[in-house]
Order: sequence, then C-alpha cells, then structure tokens
Amino acid sequence: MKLDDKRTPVVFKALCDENRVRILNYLTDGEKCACRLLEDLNIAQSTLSHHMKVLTDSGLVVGRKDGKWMYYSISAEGIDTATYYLNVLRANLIDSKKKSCCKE
Amino acid sequence: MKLDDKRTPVVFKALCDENRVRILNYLTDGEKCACRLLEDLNIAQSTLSHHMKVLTDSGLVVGRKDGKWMYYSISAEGIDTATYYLNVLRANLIDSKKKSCCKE
DNA sequence: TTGTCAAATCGAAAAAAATCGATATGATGT
DNA sequence: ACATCATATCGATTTTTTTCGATTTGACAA
Repeated sequence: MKLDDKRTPVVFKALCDENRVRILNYLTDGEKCACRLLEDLNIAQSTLSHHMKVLTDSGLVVGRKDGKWMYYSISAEGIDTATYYLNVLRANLIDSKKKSCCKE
Repeated sequence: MKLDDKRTPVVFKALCDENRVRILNYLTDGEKCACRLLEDLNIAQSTLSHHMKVLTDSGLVVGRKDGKWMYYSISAEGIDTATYYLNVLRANLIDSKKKSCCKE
C-alpha cells in the first residue's frame, strides 16, 4: 500500500501552517463559531476564511452552518484518516524490516 | 495538551509536497541511497537534496552517511511522534465530547 | 596531489501560499 | 423592501516554497 501523492498533501496541509495549528488547538475544546475564532486569532476575516477552507478540504475540520453563523469542529474521522496514512508508512516499514531479517 | 504551533508544521511539512510523498513511498521498501532516489524521481540533484533536508528536519526520515553515499530511511520514531501529535487532537476531542455530555 | 564522484550549498527564477482590504452573498430582523 | 451582520469571494501584494544550474565540499582512488 502506498500513499496517494495527490491527496496526502491536501490532508496534511492542515498542519503545515502556524495559524492553522493555532486554530486546531482552539477547536480542541469543542465546536466554535468562526466569529469567535476571529476574535482570538488576530488575523483578517478573509484570512481566517481561507484557512477554514484549507482545514475543511483536509477533512480534519467540519463546518456546520446555523443561520448566518458558521460553526467549525474537529472531525474524529478526519484525524483517523490522517492517522491511517501514517500507519501505512509504519506498516510498510515493519514489513521491510521483516523481509531483510528473514531472507538472509 | 496543545500542539506546538512552531514545531508541528515542521513535522507535517514532510507530507505536504507531492515529491516528498513519492520519496516516502519509495523509502517504505527500506533504506535507499540518495543516488538511487535521484534515478527514480526525475528531479534535479539539488532539488532532491532540498527535499531530503525537509524530510530529515521533520524527523520522519533519518540519514546515514557511508563514504560518499547518503542512505535515507523512514524513522519509526518520527512516525510515532507525528502519530502522537494527531492523538493529541483526538484525545482533546474525546474530552470535550465527554464534557458537553455530562455537564447538561 | 590530482581527478572523480556523491551530496550539499548557493543564487536566481518560477510557482504556490498567506495575507489583506474591498466587495459580494446570504440570512436575519425591522 | 431595506439595513445589518457573518462569512465567502475577489484582486492584489507579500512571503514562502519549489525548482534548477552552477559551484563547493568531502570522500575515495589512482
């Protein structure tokens, strides 16, 4: 099994920017309104909107619209998918160790 | 527990570029010489060197020098660290669910 | 010491991403 | 219908990343 070299970067881009990691940290206490994040993060509203798009595209965050508010939360499924990707690397690693150990 | 917003991006940058994911996939069959990667990947030598630096900085890959050759392999510890980071998000998520469930 | 080969570093160019202010959209309340 | 508020989109700028060719470094062998 190999990682998809197109999809994998999309998933992990969520974790490749300082502001997005800050957002994820905020979201770990639970679902938050975009307006709330905006107060805490000291970035422009359009910048936040951009980051939320990257985060939802990655699958690590899901958005829910309620009236004119957008609520964002961390997706357990998204994290599990990312974890699975890392396990793919890990599993192959174990296999290759086994191979070199048993064949000679 | 929160993710370090400086260190986390460094770790996951390993997985944020198509060529680096290809490199990681190659390395899953075991340790490989840089010259070997160079043959397979169709990128300039200086570009490969740059990517190997990003990968080793992340901790997901380790390098070993043997004479004039550099051998690279995936680091189980590096993958475990990255997995741990994802678990931090996951664990907080479970905690926050528990909180909202029990308090009201 | 000199030549050769592998890899790293340098410097520049191209591509991608982050950021912002301004504007558009879309829901709500008057 | 209209004003208002939250968010998304647009367009432009700045910053970061990727990429390459050229050069340097460092190891080995003649």
